[in-house]
Amino acid sequence: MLDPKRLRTELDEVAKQLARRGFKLDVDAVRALEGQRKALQTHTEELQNQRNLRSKSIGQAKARGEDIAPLMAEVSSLGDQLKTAEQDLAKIQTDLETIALGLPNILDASVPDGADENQNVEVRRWGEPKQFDFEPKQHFELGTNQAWMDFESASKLTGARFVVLRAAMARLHRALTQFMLDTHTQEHGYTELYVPYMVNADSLRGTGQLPKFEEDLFKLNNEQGYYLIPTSEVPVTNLVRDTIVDAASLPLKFTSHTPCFRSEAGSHGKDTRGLIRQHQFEKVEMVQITRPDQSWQALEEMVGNAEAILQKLGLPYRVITLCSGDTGFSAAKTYDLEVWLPGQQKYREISSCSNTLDFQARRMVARFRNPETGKTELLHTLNGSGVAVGRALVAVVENYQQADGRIRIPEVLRNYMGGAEYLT
RNA sequence: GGAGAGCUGGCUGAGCGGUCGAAAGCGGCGGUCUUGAAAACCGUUGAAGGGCAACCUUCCGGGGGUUCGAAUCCCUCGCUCUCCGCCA
Repeated sequence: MLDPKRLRTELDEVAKQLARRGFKLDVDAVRALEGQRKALQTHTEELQNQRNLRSKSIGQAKARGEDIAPLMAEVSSLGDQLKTAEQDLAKIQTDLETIALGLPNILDASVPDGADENQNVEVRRWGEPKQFDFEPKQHFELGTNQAWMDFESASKLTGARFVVLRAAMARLHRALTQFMLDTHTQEHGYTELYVPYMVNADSLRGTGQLPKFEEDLFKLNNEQGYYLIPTSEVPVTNLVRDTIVDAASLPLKFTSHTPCFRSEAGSHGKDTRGLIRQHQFEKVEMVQITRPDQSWQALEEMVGNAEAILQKLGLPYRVITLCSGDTGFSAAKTYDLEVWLPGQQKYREISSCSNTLDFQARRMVARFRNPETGKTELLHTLNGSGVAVGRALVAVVENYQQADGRIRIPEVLRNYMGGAEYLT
């Protein structure tokens, strides 16, 4: 959520900033609503003041043993007026809040302008795409060996966009997860968390998935209306919702491995084959909760933490800055890591690291007490994939394939694979 | 699933339907003392919104109700704890 004060005082500037995303803010409508809100609020507060004063004087008169009947008569009509005013005010405030919750974050000045992913800007590359002396296959072709990746069975069990992994492939998937968690906890200073895979609507509102993106989520049909998490960013970041974090404990650095569930509404026909786009996938997530003056530094660090995973795995990748039109709702700036997939001859997204500044913190009311001022201030929150496990599996399989169809195991994973050199 | 108790400021914890935004303690901040620190003592210290300001409004788990007036009474939902039952 944007600072409501800023929305009032710098409405035109905010609208101009949001236009960078292609978001059109109806300035006149907001201004009109805001005018009504102000008038109604003043009016309501005046009535409340009257009620409070009179009720108080009734109390005092009664204490003195005086007759309170005339005072009671005087105050009788106030109640209805007040009720009407309060209801009108609540309505306006709800309308304004609905608008505010639908506004995306303001982009950082360093974010390049652009309409879509084609205008994203490459920052750097690491590693050279490996040259094969044969035609490299796509992962789902390689996965047919021993039914390692079994899409047919999954579609029988559930439907499209699911997979069953078998034997060495299932273990490689687990090995990748372990490797990532161990690296982040042992080398990057993150604390590992195990969290719920279902969350309530408040949590999703806190991180920005609700109210606007409900169609992307799986909602459970239970009494509470829980949702399956689309990313562990939601439960992990919401740990600080409605809390005042001890300044000395900052930055908080959490990593968590969870499944992620996405409806993929609106991506029909995209990546229909293989593991790239599934309704259920595993991800190792990094979340940092920082002081406001530390968040940009933390973003760079987090990208580095994700890069370290790919480097250790020997997977060529590039880092890109998402352009204004491609940056997600909550983010002020996002770096994506794109890993080289020889089977597709393309770089494909494998990690996304974002600084949301105080955008999520304001929704969550996540604060710390600034030791310098003694005042509570909003925190900054960041999240990044470190990295998507399913896509990492794809990348390893494609990059480590041999002419004879065997898959070599990257050195760093062998300890997790019983010392084997090849998938068998 | 059954029975009961509770949910109050950064934390712990008092609080008769009427100067209660809320005692007290802890913590924080400022000061005295000290070479410095600790201890002790004194003072100060909730959040949000509106207003140039004086000041006003709202907030005692969420929502609703009763009342001139609700932290306090009623309803409802959520959560925590205790006991019983069931169970991975």
